Amino acid sequence: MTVTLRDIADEAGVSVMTVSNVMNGKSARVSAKTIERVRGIADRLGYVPNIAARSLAATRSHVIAALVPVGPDDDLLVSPHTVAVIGGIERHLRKHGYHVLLRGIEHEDEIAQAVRGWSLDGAILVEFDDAKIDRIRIDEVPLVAIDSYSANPRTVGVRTDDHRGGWLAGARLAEAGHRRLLFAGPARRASGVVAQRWDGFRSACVAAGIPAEHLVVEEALTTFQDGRELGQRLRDDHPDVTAVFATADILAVGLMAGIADAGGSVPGDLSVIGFDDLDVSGYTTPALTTIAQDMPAKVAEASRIILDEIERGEGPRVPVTLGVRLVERGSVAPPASRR
Amino acid sequence: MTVTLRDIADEAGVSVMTVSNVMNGKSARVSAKTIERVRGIADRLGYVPNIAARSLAATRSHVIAALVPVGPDDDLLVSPHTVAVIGGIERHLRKHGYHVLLRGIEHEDEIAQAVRGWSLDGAILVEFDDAKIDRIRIDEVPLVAIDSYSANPRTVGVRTDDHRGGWLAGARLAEAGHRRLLFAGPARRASGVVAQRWDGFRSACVAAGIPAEHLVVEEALTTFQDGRELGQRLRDDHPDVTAVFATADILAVGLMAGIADAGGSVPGDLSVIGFDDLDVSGYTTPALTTIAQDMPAKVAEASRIILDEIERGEGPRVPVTLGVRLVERGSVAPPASRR
DNA sequence: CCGGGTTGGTTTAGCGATACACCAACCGCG
DNA sequence: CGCGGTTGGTGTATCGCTAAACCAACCCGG
Repeated sequence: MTVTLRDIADEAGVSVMTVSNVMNGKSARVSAKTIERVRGIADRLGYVPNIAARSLAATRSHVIAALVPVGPDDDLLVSPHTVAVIGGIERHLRKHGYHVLLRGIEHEDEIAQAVRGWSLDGAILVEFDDAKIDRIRIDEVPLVAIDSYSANPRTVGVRTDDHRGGWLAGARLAEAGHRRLLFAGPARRASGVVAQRWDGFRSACVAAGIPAEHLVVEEALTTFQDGRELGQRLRDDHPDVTAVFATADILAVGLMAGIADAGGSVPGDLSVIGFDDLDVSGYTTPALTTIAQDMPAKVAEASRIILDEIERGEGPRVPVTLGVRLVERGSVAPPASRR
Repeated sequence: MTVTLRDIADEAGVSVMTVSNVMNGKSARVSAKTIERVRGIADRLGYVPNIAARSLAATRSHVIAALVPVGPDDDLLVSPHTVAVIGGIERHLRKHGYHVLLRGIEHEDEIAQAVRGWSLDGAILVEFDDAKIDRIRIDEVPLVAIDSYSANPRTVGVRTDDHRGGWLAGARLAEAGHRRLLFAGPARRASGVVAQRWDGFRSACVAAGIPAEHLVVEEALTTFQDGRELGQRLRDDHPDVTAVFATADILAVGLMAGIADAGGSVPGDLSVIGFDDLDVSGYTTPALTTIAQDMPAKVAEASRIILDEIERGEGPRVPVTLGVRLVERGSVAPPASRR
């Protein structure tokens, strides 16, 4: 049933190697006439190369893994942001003739297992904590880490300019006149991304003359629901705060809902600024003012880097940082006087 | 560098086959003592089986593809719903020792290519149009089609009870007193899912005594933005309509934003009911009343079916339909008198 | 003490492709 | 005419693993 190189070779009266050469475009070794004949037969028979056989025999597998951290139990790739990344990567790599293995990683050891078990040509690590990236000891293939600030020389980081993003958020809120600010996000220590956003945010606030002790932090927040709960208890827990920088739009969206639950209004009582510029962020009430990442560029860069390294050997392994911009919508306003 | 069965065999002083048997749990052929010794050596050496070699030699590859339709140019897996499906499937299959190949499909021929090129053990087709499913001619592996109503006997459909979902939506709006309704969604003819929702909706309306000519349809709508644009022109285009059933929450969310853009209010001027119950649907203003699908069950069923067919041979190939329920939130109210 | 069934392995033969080395013509040319 | 260099191939040895068949002990009942 399945058509192999040998079938084509027999029919064309040439050797298997010649067919292989034709199929791989090594035209130097084969005459134009032969190429044409072999191609024709292959098409007619409906030849499809066997990926497993090719990986086994060749030095390259044409398989690149997209690795995503997951919890041991039920987690998957929930965040809309993660998703867009995976989708974009799949498309880029497919266009270049590579296949994408999608794999949730519970423990870092599984990364090495995947690399070796599949003879991967490379792997893209999506949104792993820096600490995990730090621990990686894999030299045999290129590794691109999206949203990583790890200094591990075995990986190349591709990320947005989170520091500047944080700065823009802080500056925007300060400029609107806010003096008591809340920074809400995942744990800063685990994630370089969040640490950068915090640092940029803090710097902007300080530069605007806001004393450091006017900055409050709420950490370990990652979901819509976390944001909502924060919003509900915001007035009680932080009565002075007049503006919140949420380091992810899902958090910000949840937050706005929570504030509404508690009878507050945005931006009347509280200003909110997010980060990511998800699709949905333009559809809330009010629409969310946020820091936009250039997602398409991020996946394009990650794909380009890994393909370059695979096909042209060692690149310079220099991290890439992409621009951000403030998207002004309706969730930031000057502070009301609060009791 | 890479540890093979032969390395272990040499060190243990047994044949390669014995090691292979140990690794695959064929304990019938090997003594407990040998098993233990081989296991120990394998662990110590850090053995990782080579997937390509195994697929090539064995009759099974342990690879299952998640196939997603994409446009030729830039599309990827954007819909939050699609995403949740892929993520869930990855987890289920991984837990059972399978690997997931993620692949965008531009043309149906690529499905057969993927199946044969990878010697896939099976494939899950995510949200393909029924017409494409109809055209599939692949018998060698189990194919599960998520959200399909195709009668193609080569595939097993797993879907939500879209008809009942549509009915619930129609009944809810009718019960609230609406008489002029708009049905908004993707093209009904391409998608069995949408066709079912429409049919259920229409039946409920008719059963509630709403004349068929009071039902208006807007088709070919799929994105947040499509929804928004509809919302913006709703009053002008359909001045009589007091309630909308949007067949996807992203549409409904966009719609509410569009209505607000045009100065309308939900549910004061217009009631809106969605379908899917996305995360975000609880965070809009007002929160969206919608028909919830049981997504976890959907991916669990799809995974279970394909694994059953792979491991226990031909199952009965009977489609599975999962329940829906109405989630009452704040976007439906009785109609206001409109001029 | 012999025939037949376990138990615990081993041997042989690929799966379908590629890498690498080798080779037969032919060609131009001093 | 003999030699080196292209052009257009071919043969063979793997890659790492598994299916299937085979085999040597041992065990046990009659």
